[in-house]
Amino acid sequence: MKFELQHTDPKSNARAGKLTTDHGEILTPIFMPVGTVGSVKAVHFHELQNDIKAQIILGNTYHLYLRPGIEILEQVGGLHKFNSWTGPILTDSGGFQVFSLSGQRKLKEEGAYFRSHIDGSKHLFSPERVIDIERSIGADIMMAFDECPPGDSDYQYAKKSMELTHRWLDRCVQRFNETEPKYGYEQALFPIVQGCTYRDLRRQSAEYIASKDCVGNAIGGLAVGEPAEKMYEMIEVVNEILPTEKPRYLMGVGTPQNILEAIERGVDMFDCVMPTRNGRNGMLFTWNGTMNMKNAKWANDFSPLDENGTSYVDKIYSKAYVRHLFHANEFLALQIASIHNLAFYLDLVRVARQHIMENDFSTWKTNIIKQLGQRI
RNA sequence: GGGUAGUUACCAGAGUGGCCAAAUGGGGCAGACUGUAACUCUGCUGGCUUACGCCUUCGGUGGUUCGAAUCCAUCACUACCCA
Repeated sequence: MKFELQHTDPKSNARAGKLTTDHGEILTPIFMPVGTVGSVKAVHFHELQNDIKAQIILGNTYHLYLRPGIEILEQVGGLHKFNSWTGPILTDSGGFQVFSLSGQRKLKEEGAYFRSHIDGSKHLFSPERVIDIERSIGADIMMAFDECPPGDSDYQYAKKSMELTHRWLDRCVQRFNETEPKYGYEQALFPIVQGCTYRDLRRQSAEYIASKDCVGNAIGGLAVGEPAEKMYEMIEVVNEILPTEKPRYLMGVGTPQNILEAIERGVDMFDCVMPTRNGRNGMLFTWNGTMNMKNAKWANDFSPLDENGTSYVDKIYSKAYVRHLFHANEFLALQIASIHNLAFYLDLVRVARQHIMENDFSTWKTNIIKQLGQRI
């Protein structure tokens, strides 16, 4: 796997690049749709490839391990074979589940003891185990196992947590180096910067992560309750240290505005459930702001869903019809909203890349970000 | 014509003397959602009010009572059964 930095904006840290994997190229900055259990919810791969033009999708180690289970994935020859997605796949390690399922897990030095949210059964996620599972899933990019502490964690806890993440990283790297890909194509390991909202911890973590000399690096533990300004500040601190010649992945972020701000600060890769989850809950993202499709005001608005949208659903369906589908609780509503939102997110980073190449990213961003924050 | 059951908020439907502006669903109106335990969750849904509170409601009218959605009388309407 290799990353080629193609262009850097002269007035900011925004960059355009190309990440090459055995399953295809990824032009950065990029947004990666989330497919937790091996499926981008409510979206067919046909649409994901042809209409949304996704270049890489996510899977989740914790969820895939519980169901369908590693045995099935190994039998079939990995997640690509199982779900038929032919492009690159990145797997999150389950570190986020350490955070989101905090009521059902216990952290120890050896790893995280989980209770399955499906049947309550007990499982240990150690760094070694997670790497093994990610090998079995066959992700092109495997994330290191980390702890994602809440955004309001105090300094003591943040420090302890970061140090645990670092020790876990050592074990992930060791296991990664001792094992081989199972399906004949290359897999990369990305370590994750932690440190909460504390500048010195973030610096320390970024230095530690950079010292591992992995193919790419990730920034975790952001957009978990802290103010957006803090998040931007932490990105700046971290990106001063993470090597410029390697891709930087900001995990779990975020709103269109968040993404543009992060691109400006030198981030290359993003993922977030927002376009799919919020879409299923009736929220549509557009260049002019967000729309709640359940609102009464769309009842007799027969204009196209999004005049500026790039996906076919934007042109053939009206706002009134999509509102109707949401009210009627039709599956099609979830599909249309998910396709639209993902297409918008991909369009957002595509246009951002274009402006980076044209050297006017910051000017463009400043203008566009106000529009994006509106509510239609 | 006779009998029986019923009439409660937008709908369905509890409530059968004070704890009732009235349970619970549904519908409606809004909000939330950031490495997905999420087609989920939260709030509001008689009027005025930020709130306290006040006012007007339980088919109509009249009564009993300190007090009525709840008891009585009567009228209207609905459903089913018998002729």
